Amino acid sequence: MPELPEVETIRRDLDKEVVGKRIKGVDVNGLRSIRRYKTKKPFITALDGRKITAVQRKGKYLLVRLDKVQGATDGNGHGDVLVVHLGMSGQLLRAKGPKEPMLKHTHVVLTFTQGGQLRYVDPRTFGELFVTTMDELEHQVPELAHLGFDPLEDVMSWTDFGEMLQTKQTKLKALLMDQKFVAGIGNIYSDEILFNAGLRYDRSSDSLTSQEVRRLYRAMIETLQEAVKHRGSSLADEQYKDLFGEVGDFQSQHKVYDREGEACRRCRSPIVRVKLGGRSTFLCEQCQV
DNA sequence: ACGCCCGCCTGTAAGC
DNA sequence: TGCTTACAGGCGGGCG
Repeated sequence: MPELPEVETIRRDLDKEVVGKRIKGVDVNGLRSIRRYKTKKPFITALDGRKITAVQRKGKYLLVRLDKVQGATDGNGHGDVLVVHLGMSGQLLRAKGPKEPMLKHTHVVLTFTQGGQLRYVDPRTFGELFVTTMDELEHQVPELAHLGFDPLEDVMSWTDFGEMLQTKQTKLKALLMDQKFVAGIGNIYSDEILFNAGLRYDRSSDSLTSQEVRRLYRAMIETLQEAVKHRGSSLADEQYKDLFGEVGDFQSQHKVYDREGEACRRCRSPIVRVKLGGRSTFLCEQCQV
């Protein structure tokens, strides 16, 4: 569900809301959301008593940094980062305290010393949480180590981007969604980026002119930046909510995603939906070549 | 190397 | 009013 703009919105909320707070209690319901562990205990002890010092984002991953434990060494289970991936339906929600009604599918609850809570809610349970060290993160957690560049964090020239495109012979949409190539883009934003670049989803990555490379690079940055300004996209089911339970606003700006049959905002011809790999792709056949 | 399919889950909406 | 099917922001693995 959440892609880079949604995860970045939550990151900024967490930055304001939980950084500086100390965890005084950890409740876990079941092992599904912490499936790297055989029991709850190591996960709970890795978090209990720790203070949150910063929240970073790598692609769609949230990295909740924890303060050092006095005298601890790596390997004692005292990791220094809580990694959160929201999967399709994961939400991080702030609660003022334990009295607030617990939503169905609440899997993890962190209670802070000041009394507030951070709750992890995830109906489809594709998301996960685990604690590790920053060192393991870089070298031993493969899905994070192999992440591609972050389009909003990592500076790159569009000519470098063009050279990366040239080394692949993949359809543009598949490549934009490949986390090992570029981190954070999923089904919604790949469609929006490709419309804004005026390119079809099935163009081969090595077929672009230099002008098209530049358009694609600009569209990628600008679309994601704009989506962050609008606090992400919430579709009809409103599964994406920010830390305060508020929906995003960017869906009203979508040019193609979830607009099948509606008029293209640029040329007025109907937006088309095609299936690929079981996933929906939306495009304007006139504006995208 | 690439593209397509499946499975992992639950919830909702559409179709009959 | 059911019941069944399709589909949903992700991702990894397997197969051709």
